[in-house]
Amino acid sequence: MEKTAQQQLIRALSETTIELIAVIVAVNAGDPRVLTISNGSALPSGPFEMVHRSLQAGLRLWVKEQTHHALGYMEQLYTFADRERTATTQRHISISYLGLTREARDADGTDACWQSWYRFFPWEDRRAGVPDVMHDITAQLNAWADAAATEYDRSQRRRRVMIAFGLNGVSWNEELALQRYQLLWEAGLVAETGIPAPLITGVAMTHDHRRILATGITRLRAKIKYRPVVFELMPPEFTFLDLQRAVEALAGRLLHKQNFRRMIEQQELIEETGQETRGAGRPARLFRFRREVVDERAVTGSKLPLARN
Amino acid sequence: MEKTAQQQLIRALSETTIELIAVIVAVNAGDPRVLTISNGSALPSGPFEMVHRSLQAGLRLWVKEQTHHALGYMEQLYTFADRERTATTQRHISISYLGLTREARDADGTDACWQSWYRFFPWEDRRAGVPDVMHDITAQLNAWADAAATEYDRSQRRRRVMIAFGLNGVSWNEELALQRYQLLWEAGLVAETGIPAPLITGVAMTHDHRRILATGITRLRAKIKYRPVVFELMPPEFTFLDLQRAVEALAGRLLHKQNFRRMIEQQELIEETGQETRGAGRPARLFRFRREVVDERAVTGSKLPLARN
DNA sequence: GTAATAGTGTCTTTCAGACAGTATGAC
DNA sequence: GTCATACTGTCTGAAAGACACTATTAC
Repeated sequence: MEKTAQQQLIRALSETTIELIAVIVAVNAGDPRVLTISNGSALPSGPFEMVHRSLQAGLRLWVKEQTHHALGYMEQLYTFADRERTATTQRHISISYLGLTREARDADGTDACWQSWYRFFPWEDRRAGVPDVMHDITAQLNAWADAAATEYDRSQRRRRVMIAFGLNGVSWNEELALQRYQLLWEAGLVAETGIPAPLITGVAMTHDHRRILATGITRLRAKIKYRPVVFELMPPEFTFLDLQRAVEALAGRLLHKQNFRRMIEQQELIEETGQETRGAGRPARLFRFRREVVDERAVTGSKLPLARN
Repeated sequence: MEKTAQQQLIRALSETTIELIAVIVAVNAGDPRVLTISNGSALPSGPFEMVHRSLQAGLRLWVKEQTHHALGYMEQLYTFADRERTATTQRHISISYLGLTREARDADGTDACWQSWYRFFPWEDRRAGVPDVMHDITAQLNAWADAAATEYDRSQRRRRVMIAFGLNGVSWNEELALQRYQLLWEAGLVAETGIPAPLITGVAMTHDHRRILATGITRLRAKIKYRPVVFELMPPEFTFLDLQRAVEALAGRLLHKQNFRRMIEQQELIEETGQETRGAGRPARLFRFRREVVDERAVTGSKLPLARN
């Protein structure tokens, strides 16, 4: 009798659990990489517990335990609460964070490993031109749009597809990564662990981890444009081209060399070390990040037309 | 015996509670306003419960119950977890949202009311020039900076104050509202309910509600620059000047009239209704928001220098 | 020399910022 | 007419975008 009451109590009180999830990004050899566990099928994560001093501290502990990897820069991504995420009436709240580091060798004694993020989102890499997957994707998305019930819905779907994937003269916008994933999900075109799909579009992950990764990609692609966060991913010394390759890796697009240089130079964020690289071709000068300059004077984006006052 | 075990269980399992907090903004008569309860000392909030379909849905219910006010646009702001927020070992997780609406008359039968947000942050309104509070604030902040232990700390503090408050030739950046509040908090210059401070800088709120409001202000001030969210705050028909006044209210700064017009026009987000206002002076044309144009083709901010491919 | 990669000079177009002007109503 | 507010035309200078060219190494 008392036993059942206790069990009911447990159920009533433990229905909501809080989980911390990490999207840890590095750039290595021109590839943006994400730290995964379980053979590349999940992001590092774990419950938020009373021992944790804060959300960030808790996450750092979990990542360290699961991947033997210490973290630098972190920022909060998003908080998800989805009843549908589990089959029972249990509810999960997931608080996700985006972390930036430099890639260390895969940690021993764990199942952690770095994966190119384009493994999960092959359509997001346009550095070598429009990837082949896009043929299948557009065909299937068009079919999905045409299958809507009303004419209004059909045109709405076509419109969304057009904008998200840059079709019919709309230009590609790398920041729409999350929207693209969302669209493919709605159209039933992405398989996740336990959920099949007719078209194989990228490698699956557990639960909504791939969605969270897409959220991280979108955030990072937006952020590199107005805050000097790329440097968190660079070694202490690097050439101009190294830096460009890193940004290109994240954005999934090629950049204009001279204009990229000019952009970086006028921000005065880097300084020469005096050293040079050596190898095939002309040696390149090495630079280092001037971390001391990063006061919070954001390179505030498109501005309002202020009056002189 | 069983009783104690049960109590322990309750305590063990209920240590973490989840709270939803809303920053609801409207603009009225040139003032940005925030929806408050308890005589302007708190933001609408309530626990996240199993009946709630989602975080957003739960928040909408709480706001409706506490303020009799239905909401339109909403987005997630931030998730806070702070052990220090309560005196016990209990832990609160607060998930905050930013909502935009038009102001309705204060709801009857509740203690809800709209407050100008500059009531809580008087230093954030620069439309009529630099407000008087700034004299006291800079004096006190300088004193705080000088009181640091080491010369390094002193210079760091001075630097932060300079940038956040736009002193010594640094220009004012309205998006740093949260940083400014944070700085004043660190310096012990903002009083909150139960926490006194030597300098009265704006009206206090319970817990960290004022901090959450500052987060909302910062988010909104950044967002109006690259997404057409102002229109959520406008009546169905409005003049160009109405629109400008609304943006000015949010930004806390005056804008350049002609350039503002040009900016809005080239975005093609509004259309004439054919109607005009009447009153003193030349009648102004009325416009309406073309909601159908708001596909997610963000006016993406400062761009990367893309290659032609 | 050639191949390969690093780095510079400068032209053009676009657009933000600022100027000063004209238009249309109430009285 | 005056006063008050709404609206327009256009100059200027600073960047964004694009062009082609020169420099320094390994072999």
